[in-house]
Formats: sequence, C-alpha cells, structure tokens
Amino acid sequence: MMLSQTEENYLKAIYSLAYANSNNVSTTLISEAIKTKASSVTDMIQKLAEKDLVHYKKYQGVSLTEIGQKIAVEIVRKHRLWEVFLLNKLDYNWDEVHELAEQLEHIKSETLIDKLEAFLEFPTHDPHGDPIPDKEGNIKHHNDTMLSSVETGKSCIVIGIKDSSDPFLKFLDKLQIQLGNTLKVISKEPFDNSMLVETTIGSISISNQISKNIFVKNL
Amino acid sequence: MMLSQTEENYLKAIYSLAYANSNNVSTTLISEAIKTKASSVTDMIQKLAEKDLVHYKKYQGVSLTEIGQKIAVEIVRKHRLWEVFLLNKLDYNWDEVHELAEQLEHIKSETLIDKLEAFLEFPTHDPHGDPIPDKEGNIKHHNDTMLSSVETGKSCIVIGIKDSSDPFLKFLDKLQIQLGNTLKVISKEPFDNSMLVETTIGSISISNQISKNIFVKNL
DNA sequence: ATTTATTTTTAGACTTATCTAAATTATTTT
DNA sequence: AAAATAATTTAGATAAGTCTAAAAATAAAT
Repeated sequence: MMLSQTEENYLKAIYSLAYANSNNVSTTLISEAIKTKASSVTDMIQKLAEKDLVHYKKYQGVSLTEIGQKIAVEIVRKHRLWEVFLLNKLDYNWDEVHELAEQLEHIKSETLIDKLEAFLEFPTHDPHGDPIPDKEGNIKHHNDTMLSSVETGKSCIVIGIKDSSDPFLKFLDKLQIQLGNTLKVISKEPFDNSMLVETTIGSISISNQISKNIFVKNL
Repeated sequence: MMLSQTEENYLKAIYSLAYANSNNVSTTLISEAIKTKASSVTDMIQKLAEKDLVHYKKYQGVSLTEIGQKIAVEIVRKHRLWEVFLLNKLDYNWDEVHELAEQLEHIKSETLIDKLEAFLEFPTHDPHGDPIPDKEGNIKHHNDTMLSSVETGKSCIVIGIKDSSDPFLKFLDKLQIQLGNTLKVISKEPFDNSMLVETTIGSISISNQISKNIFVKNL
C-alpha cells in the first residue's frame, strides 16, 4: 500500500493521540494535532476508512485498524531512527532533530531504514528516551519512574523525557541534562515540590513541573 | 523561495539537459526527462518563468536564470552528497543509490546538507565520479579522458562514468570495476575498437561502447 | 425535556500538478 | 513557397488536499 505523506501524517497523529487518550480519537483533536480544519479531517478519515486503515462511524471518532497501526508504528520507527542519526552522527542538538525527522520519516524505501538501523548499531531509544520499535513493530515501553518520585538521597539515571516540546528541550540543554546522566536528589522542598539535584555541572534546583517530566531509572 | 519537489525536479532536469545540449531546452526534452506530457511542461515552465527561475519565450524553449541555476546546483549538491552517504555509510551498491537520492535531495533544511558534508569528510565526487558542488555552488569538472582513448600498454585510474543508467551500473558491478581502480590496457582490437584490460579480477575484454563511457586519469 | 452550545459532517470552491484533445506555431520536405 | 509534419500551447477535466459556510448530529445546561 503506497500512502501519501499526508496520509502517513494522519495515521501517525491518530496513533499518538490514541496512545495518550485510550478511547476513540475525535475529529477536532486530530485537526489540532495536524494543524488543519476539522472538515478536512473528516474528508481524510473517510478516505482512510475506505482503505481499511481506520475504524470509523460517523460522529464517533476513529481508531486505527491493525494495518493502520502497523503502518503508524513503522513511521514512528523511521522517525526515531532518523533522530538518532541526526543527533549521534550529524551533531544536532536534542531540540533540533524533530522537525527534520518529520521530513525524513516519509522517505520511501524497502531497505533504507534497516540499513540505517544497522549503521547506528541498533539503538533501542531515540534522543528523547522514547523506545524505537523493531523491524516487526514491537515496542518496549520503559517503566514510568519520574525524577519527581525519586527519594531524597538516592541517585538515578536519566532515560527519557515525557514532554518533548521545544521550550522544554531547550531548558534541559541549558541545564546540561542529557540521556544517561546520573542525578542525585539532595533534598526536596515540600512547599512547592521542587528538589535540589546534583548534576554534572553542580547542584541545581528543579521545579516539580520539570521533575515530573523526566523519566529515570533508580540506582 | 520555497519550491515544491516538483518545481525542484523541473529545475534539475533543465539544468542537466542544458549541460548536455548547450542551447535552449525544448518542452519535449523536459517532458521525456521528467516522464510527463509536453502540455504539463508548458504549464510548469510558465509558472517557473513567473518566478524568475527560467527565461522563457513561447515556442523558444527555456534556459535557467541565475537564481534558477543556483537552486539547481544546490539540488545536485544534495543529491550527490546523499549518494555518497548511502554508498559509504549504508553499504548500498553503485546502482542502488540514485532512486533514493532522488527523494532525499528534496529534504528542506538550512543546515542538514552542510552537516552531512562534514560527516562525510567533504567528498569531492559522488559514487559515479561526478563532482560535488561546494557550498557556494562551484563545481570542478574533471578532464574528459575516456578509457577508450588510453594507449596500449598504459595504465589509468577510474575516476567516473558518463552513463549512469541502471544497466550500465549493474554491468560495472559485475565486472567489479569501481572508482579508484587501476586499469591497464593490454591490447586494442582495431576491428570493433574493443580492448583487453587488466583489472583487479584479471584480464577482461571491454567493448568500445563501454570504454568510451568510463572517465579515467592517466598514470 | 427542551433549549443552547459544541462538534461533526456536507456542499461547494480553490490550488497544484497532471491529463487529453484541439488549436496554433515552427520546421521540413518537396 | 506551399504543403506536410512535428512541436508547442491552450482549453477544459481530473484528483488530492485544503478551505469556508451552512446543515446535521451530539453533548451540555438549565
């Protein structure tokens, strides 16, 4: 099945919205994600339903079919592998890779992404810490320990982030917090749930809004 | 100026046709290169003329303006750098890279291609031996010595090929003739202008049709 | 349980890039 | 130089993806 970039983007959007919302995805939600009007979304999901990529009943929202889900995961796989390439090989920063990967994920080839994966030595996670689906579409989701729930005095390793927005990525860059870094929680402030954390560049105060968006592995 | 992939492809086609034909490029030639109908070409070149990318007078064919030429060279640069990446880093063969590079050359980014170039350590030629334009659009064309004109008994190095068609590339793969290989002309057959050539895999007979499509540097 | 508000869908229009068929211009041939 | 052939352009249509505005359906509020 040969899909257009646009169709692929719709599937990808529905995939991540479904993951975040669990039930059927609404027209409006998709239109916001894809920055288009609701009426355009209706047109497109009817077309996708026609191709058996989504389940759709009028006014009831959509969900991905098995095939639709498979394709969406393939795109996610491509996106994340390209992100690794851009960061590890081309010296891009954490916050710069997303936009480019949005383009590269649509390159059509039977072999390219597997060769890229081998070249990158089979990374398991992308620069944001999100897992990279394997060739068969299997995904290993990491456990949901957030920095905010690490106990005082304990150390942990940064394995991912929840919020991938530009401002957040830029903020982490400034704090020099990167994947793999070890962080030690020195103290917590009950008043606002901020914490004092020892990082590679010294001790810094981190607000709860930040700490609850950083995935960590306890040591 | 933000161009569509299609517009970029037209500029690229006009560029290489102009290089091969020297005078104005005709509608039909473009239509053959781009696999479309002549009437579609007329529409598009009018649009490109509107944007000052080509010089166009009805019934007189087109040529690139300075801006048009600059953009075309940028695309050629991208195409050839991606080809080097695919061949050197991802283990593709000579004859497989073109189609993929056709897609990758249209990725939009201010920084990507320069970072890629640095990562590839500033290659000067692509896998077909064609020169890679630098950031400013300067191209060094190699001298036009063909294997067919190498004297009997002399050796040379393969530095490029003229015909980049799929059958020819596959044929060279079979003969294990690659860029950088040294070839020695053992004898020439006046009857059909074929030559006996010593290669890495032994002595082989090469027809004139082949030998006049291989660029070499005399030793 | 109506009314009100919100969401979703339909209808019709626009743009890009393509096509076919017909008309026009240029080039060859005789 | 006129007739025949070939190339080019115009006109009108089509498909993909989007839009606005209006209609229909669902959800929320009183």
